[in-house]
Amino acid sequence: MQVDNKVQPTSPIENKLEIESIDFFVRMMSILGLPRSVGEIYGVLYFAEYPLSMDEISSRLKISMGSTSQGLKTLRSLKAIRTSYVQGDRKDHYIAETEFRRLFSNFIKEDILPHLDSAADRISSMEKHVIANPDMNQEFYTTRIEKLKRLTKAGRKLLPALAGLLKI
Amino acid sequence: MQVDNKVQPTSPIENKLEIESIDFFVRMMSILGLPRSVGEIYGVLYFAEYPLSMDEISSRLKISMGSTSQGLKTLRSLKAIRTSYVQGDRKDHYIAETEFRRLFSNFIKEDILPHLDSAADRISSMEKHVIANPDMNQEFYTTRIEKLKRLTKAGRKLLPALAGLLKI
DNA sequence: TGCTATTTTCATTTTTTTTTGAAAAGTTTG
DNA sequence: CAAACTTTTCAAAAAAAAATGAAAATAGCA
Repeated sequence: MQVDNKVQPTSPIENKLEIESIDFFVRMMSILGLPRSVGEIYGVLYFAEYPLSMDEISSRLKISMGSTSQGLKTLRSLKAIRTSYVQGDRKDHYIAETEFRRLFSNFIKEDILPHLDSAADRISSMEKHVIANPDMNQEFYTTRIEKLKRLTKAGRKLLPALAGLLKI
Repeated sequence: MQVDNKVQPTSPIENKLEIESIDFFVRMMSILGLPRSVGEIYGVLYFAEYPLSMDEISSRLKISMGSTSQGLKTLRSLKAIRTSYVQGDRKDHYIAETEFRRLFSNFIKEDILPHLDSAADRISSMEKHVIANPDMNQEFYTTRIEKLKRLTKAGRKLLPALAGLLKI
């Protein structure tokens, strides 16, 4: 047996708020380089008073189930949302995680640190080239490489610490 | 009269280093959401032992003058490069600015803070909606809006401070 | 287990971003 | 100041990223 499945109607005022929320998070997520749909979904969930299912989200936003599924996957991997069991409905339902500290911390771990790791590899390869070739202007090149090392080292330390500084 | 205008030939080793530098900065800049060509140009300049002209850059990278001009413009606006006068050549010549601290500080000022400003506007508009409508679940909505305020406030404080923490 | 509801995947389409290239604008110097 | 050189601009093309939609996979229930 199926429970009432219609999209919950929101009042015009709540709807206006929702639109602003979506706009807000679309911008925020775009700073982080995340696609529009991810911001839209989080925006809807952030001001939802009860957990929403995938098709509620997709029909409120008028985006496809495919996009919605992808977007939810991204948000899940960032731990920006979580699922919540809703009695009598077999669909999954989602709630926004509103602790931004954790959200950022996960973003840094997932989307930034891996880049810094591959950067480190690149740098040691540069080093080998320079050391292996005494003809090169050693001072110039080693100084520049040193700077890159310090940059990535600082990034690796600073960025994870950043989330901790967010008193939110 | 024109001085020798040929592209300075780089040794195969220097070339290998240049390729790695380009790769490195293309990745770095892409974290910051900057286009490929911007990373490439900075990558070439970072390990250049003397100032390079626009067409040296464009021919080393095999990208169009248009792209090169655009990329240099972006890098200039971030103060990631500066021009340097070269005797007997009327072209502009560019040098990489290697103080990453300043580079970041400019990036934050230019590309991040403006977003936070528009975010602040959006938030006050949300607030007005909620206050003007006593029917809404005031506690729920004001709590969520409060969080957004704290988030943007923290961002505005923390991000500019971040560059200062970079001991590079 | 088999049936149905729900979610995910992924080839294709659409949209957005970036690059190109040529014309326009701007500079320098003889 | 005009001719040659250099840089910028911007419409069009190309490339990259994101969304769609339908088929496949998965999960829940009788």
